[in-house]
Amino acid sequence: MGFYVRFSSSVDARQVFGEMTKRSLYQWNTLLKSLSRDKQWEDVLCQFGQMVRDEEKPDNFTIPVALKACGELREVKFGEMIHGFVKKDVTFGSDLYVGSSLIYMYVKCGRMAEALRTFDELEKPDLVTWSSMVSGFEKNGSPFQAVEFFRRMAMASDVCPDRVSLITLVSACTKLSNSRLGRCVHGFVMRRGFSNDLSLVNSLLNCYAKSRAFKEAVNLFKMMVEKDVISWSTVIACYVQNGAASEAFRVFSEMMDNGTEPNAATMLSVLQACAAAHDLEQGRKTHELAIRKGLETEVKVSTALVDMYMKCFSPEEAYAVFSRMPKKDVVSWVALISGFTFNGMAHRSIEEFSMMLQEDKTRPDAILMVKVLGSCSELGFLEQAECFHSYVIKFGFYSNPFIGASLVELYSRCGSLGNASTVFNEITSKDTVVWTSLITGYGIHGKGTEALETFNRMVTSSGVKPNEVTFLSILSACSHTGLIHEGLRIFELMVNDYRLVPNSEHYAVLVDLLGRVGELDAAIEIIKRMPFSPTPQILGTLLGACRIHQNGEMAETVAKKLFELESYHAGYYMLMSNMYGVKGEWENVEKLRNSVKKRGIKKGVAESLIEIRRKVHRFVADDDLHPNKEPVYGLLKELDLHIKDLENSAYLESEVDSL
DNA sequence: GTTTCCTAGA
Repeated sequence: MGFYVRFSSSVDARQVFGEMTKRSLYQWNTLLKSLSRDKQWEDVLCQFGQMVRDEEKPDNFTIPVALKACGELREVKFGEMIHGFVKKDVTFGSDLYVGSSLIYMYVKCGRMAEALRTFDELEKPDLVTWSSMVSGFEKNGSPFQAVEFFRRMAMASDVCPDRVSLITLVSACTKLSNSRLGRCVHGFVMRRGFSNDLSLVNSLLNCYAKSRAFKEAVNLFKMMVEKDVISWSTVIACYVQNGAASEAFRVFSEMMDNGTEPNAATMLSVLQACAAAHDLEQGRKTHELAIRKGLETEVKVSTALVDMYMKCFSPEEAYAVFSRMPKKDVVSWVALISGFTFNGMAHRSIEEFSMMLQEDKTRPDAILMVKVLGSCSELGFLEQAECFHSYVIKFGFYSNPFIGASLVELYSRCGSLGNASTVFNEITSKDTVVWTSLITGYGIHGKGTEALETFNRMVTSSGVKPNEVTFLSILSACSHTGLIHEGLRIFELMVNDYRLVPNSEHYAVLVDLLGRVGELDAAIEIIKRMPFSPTPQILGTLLGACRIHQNGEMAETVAKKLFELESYHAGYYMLMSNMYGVKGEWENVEKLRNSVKKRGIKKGVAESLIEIRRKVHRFVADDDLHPNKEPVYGLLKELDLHIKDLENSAYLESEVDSL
């Protein structure tokens, strides 16, 4: 029977085939090809199964299609069966299409050992099979081996790198965050005349963008004659990651003017820019655009929307988007749960997590667990912490170093340093983060000696190097315990021995350290010698020190500078106001208070949480909640003037249900 | 008639 139909879609194909009684091998292959083109992977495997049951023997056109489906569905068992079938028939042995499809299937299923064995069994690998291996290493978290494999391939005399293998190589350079290597490949690309290949240039652009070669990325983008939506999106993401949200917006509008249609990835980057800038208005506009372009319902876009609204301090809008989502994945839940905690609503995070387990049946992954442990840590709810701890063990997350560090932090925040150090001791491979968590734990509980002891153990006998965060923790532990000399010694150690560059936070702690013991002049000397101008945080710390040591003159100078820099932080106004209050300068207090009111500055809500009989009770301290209350400064004469105490002067209790 | 590649939540 002469039979030939060009199918417009797989639906037509199945209709036609449904009516036929006996199919030829060619017809089977046409059907499978058509289904695979429409990414109907389940159907591909179903029909493949049917084909085998009909005793039609798959050939070297059928096998790659079926293997591709196995890879996409991560059906390694099915894939292995096909591999067994292939092995039995010698005619497949030398077929490179079959070979590369087998490698692809193992790669997709994360089985690099099997992929490598399959590759080694090939008589004469070609460019595609070599590239599949390079790609496999790159995709499965071994970018170094990917580069190594590429090198082996380039040395084999019979294959010559093409555009696809170069794109894969550049991806590996990106994962290694190695722009120098990227630059070498870039040179090779130019010499080989590939410089007009858009995908290849895009991958180079992305490599520069992701490996801290900001200038190179921007230059390359400017030089590009042809740009597509990927080029634009990559460069927008690059600006966002380098903290230049406004530039990102600028490039985005340029892209729109240019007539390039944004896609889901573009929206992700723009929404990230809105989130980074906490720009709710821009975020809402972008949301509207996403709806107009029909991109709102894509899981990643709606997840980015949830994240954006959360970071723009609008948890209600975030939740509205979340509840409308037709499909949710773990990442969406991460955005929701971490978002609530970000907005000071950690109890909602825990509620949503339990909701997820009960109703959504989404399996948590390690990242989500880190977030949940973080939420619990905000609540300081020990009972709940112990529950999550057993959950972590039960679901096999215990070996993850991020989880280990989070548990250590969680127990210390709950005040259970014993449990924290037990967890710490049980972690087999302790990395910098894990060590730092324990040091931080001791630090926040004022156990400076233990923090120091742990720090010393880390630097002398662990083989793990402290990083900037570790130093920040140990410095602040010293500061809180008044270990001045030790703190200064550690600061020197950081700069001289470890060659780490202190940032503004390190300097703030150093200023705090000196300020606490009244070494105000030394603190000012440090500030003067810093390689950058003082941040509001540093000045705020100095102002706090001035208040403790009642140095009004210096306080006024500092405060003036501070208010120029950051006029929206109520805390500093309170500090200054308290200083005036102490000296009875009520006129100045009044003046300051009025300027606060005029600028619409609101003091943040202070909260305390305590655990009583397995329930967490929430205390919100906020005098703004009582409009008829007398002005706070009226009370100052009688009250002790600690700002902390002031913030805790009015309580409003609300109960947080334990889970 | 088939196989490998460029943007994306710690």
